Amino acid sequence: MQIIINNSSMVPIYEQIVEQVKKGIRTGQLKENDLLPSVRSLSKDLKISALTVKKAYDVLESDGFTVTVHGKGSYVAAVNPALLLEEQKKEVETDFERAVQKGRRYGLSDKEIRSLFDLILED
Amino acid sequence: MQIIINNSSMVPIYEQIVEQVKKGIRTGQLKENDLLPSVRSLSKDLKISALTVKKAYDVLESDGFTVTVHGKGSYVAAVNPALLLEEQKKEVETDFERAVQKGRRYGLSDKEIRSLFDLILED
Amino acid sequence: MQIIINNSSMVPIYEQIVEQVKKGIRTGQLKENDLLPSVRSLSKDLKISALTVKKAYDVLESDGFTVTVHGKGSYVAAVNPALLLEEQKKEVETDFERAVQKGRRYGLSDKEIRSLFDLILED
Amino acid sequence: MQIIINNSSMVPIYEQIVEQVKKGIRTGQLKENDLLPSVRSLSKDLKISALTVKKAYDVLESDGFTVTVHGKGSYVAAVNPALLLEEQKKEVETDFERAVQKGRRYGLSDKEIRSLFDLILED
DNA sequence: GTGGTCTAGACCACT
DNA sequence: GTGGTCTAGACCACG
Repeated sequence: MQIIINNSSMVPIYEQIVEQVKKGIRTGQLKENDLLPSVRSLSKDLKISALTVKKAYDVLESDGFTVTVHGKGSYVAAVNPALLLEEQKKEVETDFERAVQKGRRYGLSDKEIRSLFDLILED
Repeated sequence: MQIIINNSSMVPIYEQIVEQVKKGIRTGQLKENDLLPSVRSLSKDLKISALTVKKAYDVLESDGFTVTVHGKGSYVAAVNPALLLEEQKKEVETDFERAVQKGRRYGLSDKEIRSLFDLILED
Repeated sequence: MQIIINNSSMVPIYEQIVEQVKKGIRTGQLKENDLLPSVRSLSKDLKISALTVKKAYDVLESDGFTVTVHGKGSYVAAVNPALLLEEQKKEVETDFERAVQKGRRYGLSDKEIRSLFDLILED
Repeated sequence: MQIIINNSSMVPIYEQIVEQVKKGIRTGQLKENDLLPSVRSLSKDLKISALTVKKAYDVLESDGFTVTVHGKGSYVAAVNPALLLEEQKKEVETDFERAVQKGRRYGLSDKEIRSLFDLILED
């Protein structure tokens, strides 16, 4: 599994890692009990600090996507598909919420906002 | 023109000010050569730091919406409201596009995506 | 509120901070909306790295005990007493679990383990 | 004497080995001058690293439970099993004491504390 | 080899 | 001033 970092992105590096690992799990590229690259090796590959990778792995673990074993590494956890789907939906919802709020702050009516959305969805 | 700040919003305060001034310009509440409230008075009204207001005014000026005259204040610059509206709509559209694409990457159907959007808009 | 660090303890410094802030919240020393010391000032007081304090504050926030506002600081969140009680009970339970497991590993019968516990509780 | 390792336990593997050997000595399964399995053979049996077994044997020796003879192996040292039992009970007792004290600091009644303990023991 | 913690300092965004 | 992220390197515990 290949992880690609965009240093000039506004998205923190550790979050980019988190997102890509999650995506790998979702898409089946990463399967239960797969071993993630070690903190050190990934940090070396990506030419970033080991702490940054560590933080990403910490987030993944606290989100329940991996299980870390001291002295061994981080393993992909048993994925709960329902949980995963809910998380995905919530993510998209949050993005919509922000866009809608921005539209409202710009003084657009709900009707106008909906028509913008329709335009996009029908593309 | 009344500016309202939401402290618990995820949107930075200075951006909330910028957006509301832009909205005022677009809706005609603020007209060319109108004088914005002084940094000091606005910061006092909103009970926020003067530096925060200053930052908002700096952004407005660098975006070409105002002209600041040293010792006098910030004046609304000449703008085309229709053009501004299109620009802002385009911005919201782009946000929707990103959200929709993310949803599709997650394997959600257009129907599901629309229902997520509906959920948000009806909030 | 005074925080005391034991550098030679096996307990990580950041966890010591977390535990003491939680305790402060439980005991009422820290109340809703109280502002915690800034990351920098506390790190200076305790003569430890700012990152260590930051990590403690991150844990507190992800556990729902504080709300952090960028550029302002970390505030004590509205405490859910039921949640807090459950957390406390779970903590004690975990300690019991470890002790019971150790006793079993030592070959003690449940009866013997219970008698050890009774001895302590009746003290 | 059979040693069983639980890989998913929170207790380090080397400590599990130490505890089980101690238990064997206390219960009489292992007697003075008995030869422990070699580091290599035990690591092979348990499918763990030889370094891990080595560490366990080091701990046992430094705790005075075994004597290692270079080129020969680790032998069980002279110990008083009754004394050992008391020592181990005292250890578990201390753990209980800490847990009970923590529960009381949290404002739990003795009845509540006992019910938490019962919950665990009956698991 | 692995992860877990910590340091001392940097740069950025927000107030 | 505040928090948010990141670095480069250290030491420890576990395997």
